[in-house]
Amino acid sequence: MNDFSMDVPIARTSLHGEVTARLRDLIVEGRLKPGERIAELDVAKSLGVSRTPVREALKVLASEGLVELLQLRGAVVKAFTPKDAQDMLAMIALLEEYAGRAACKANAAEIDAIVALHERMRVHFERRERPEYFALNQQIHNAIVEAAHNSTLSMLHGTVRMRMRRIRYIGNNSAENWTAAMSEHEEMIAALKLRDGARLARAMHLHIAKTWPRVAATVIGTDGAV
Amino acid sequence: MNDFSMDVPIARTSLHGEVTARLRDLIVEGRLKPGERIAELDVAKSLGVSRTPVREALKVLASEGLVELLQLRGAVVKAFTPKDAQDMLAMIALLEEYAGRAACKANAAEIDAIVALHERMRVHFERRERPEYFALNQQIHNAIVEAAHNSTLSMLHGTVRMRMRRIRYIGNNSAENWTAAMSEHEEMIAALKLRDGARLARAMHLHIAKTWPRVAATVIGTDGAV
DNA sequence: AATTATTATTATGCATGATGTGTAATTACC
DNA sequence: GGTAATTACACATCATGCATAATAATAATT
Repeated sequence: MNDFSMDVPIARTSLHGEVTARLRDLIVEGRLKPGERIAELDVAKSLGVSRTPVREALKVLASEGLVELLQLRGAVVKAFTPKDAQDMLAMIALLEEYAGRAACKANAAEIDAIVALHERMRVHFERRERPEYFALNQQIHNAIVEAAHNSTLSMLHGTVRMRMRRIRYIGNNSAENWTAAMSEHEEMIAALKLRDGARLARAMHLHIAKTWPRVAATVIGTDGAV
Repeated sequence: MNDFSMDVPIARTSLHGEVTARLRDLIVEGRLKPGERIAELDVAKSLGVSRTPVREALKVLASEGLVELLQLRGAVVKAFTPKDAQDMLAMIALLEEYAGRAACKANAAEIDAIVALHERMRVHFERRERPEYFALNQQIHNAIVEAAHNSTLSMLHGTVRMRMRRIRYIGNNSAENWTAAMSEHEEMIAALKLRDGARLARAMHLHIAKTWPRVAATVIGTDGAV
């Protein structure tokens, strides 16, 4: 049989899926601010589509916890309190801790791939290339979660991470503790190389735990909303 | 055509919310079987609404992981493999373990409420009243999670528990190990009363871990799908 | 007879129209 | 002039219509 795919899947685009992705990005990247109202007609006009796919997208985003649906009054970008952010971090720590322990049982190829990502990240760290560093950072955390081979874990982790992404970005962005974050990663990878699940779990937990002070110092507004 | 009505007419605020809840119940309670196709028009006619709110409901259920949306071919109830079920249980164990540890720091009133639920459950256990026992069982697990006061934890737990509910029901239903499950609960409550977080966490982990054999013995079909 | 081609039917996806509710704006009244 | 009431507007919600893709059913060809 022939291979027609040529590595590029056909872009099976559905409008509601596209609209969902666009809105999600706008929220996650902070261009739509917490508390801001999302009028479906505005979105529809701005994207050149009808209200139907926009409505569907907003329902999905609501069930993802990114927006809040008010009865007959549309949608607003969900605002998080500092406590919410802490709670989310606690969950990420819990999930990644588990993932770390499980990832140490993955096969060599997968672990090598994670180590390779780490090496690339270190290069960007040394060159002080923040966006590239950040992208690889995300990839490493995700790769460790994926190496646990538990689709439910991946899903839960993805959900929480989505909500935290803007906060995490700012946290990782603040240069003061960049070095600390990098050395925490070194410890993680060292543990992974040794397949020391307990040590990796501990390292990941610590790494996440240190995120909150990094975040808190920079982003908390006057009203406490993030 | 399938009958989605469940004998109760629809009458409440926000049609899409109601439709979502109805379909969710049908799936969770197993009246819509894994792999079964959900045609929007059938649902709409059966519920006496238009296709619009049904479409929105299906999008939400898809993002909750209860149905799968196929490109231009509608929605099907998601089928889980035994591995999926095990993975979900591992996550429930992880989350409840954390919840147990945290719940031991809750105030006396909350802990007393959980203990009270347990006492009521024991009565139903002794009378061999399975539905009442099961309902209280669910309430206890949820109450412990709520006592952790972490809304993200509650959300994650709710998501996984939703998907597992049918499986759990069968697992708890099988009478052989009912006694064992009950005594596991006794251990949990003993730990909670003593505010021994580590012991409660251990007990909850063990309790969930023992669920899988209970489930596996009863529900796995020939094709391995749950 | 079996497989492919073609047609017909069904259902999904999106747009638009109708309706009612929430909100703002204007006016009336104290 | 300030507050309450009424009106007007905007917007969310749901229904419906139309176009197109998928599936089936039927015909045609090897």
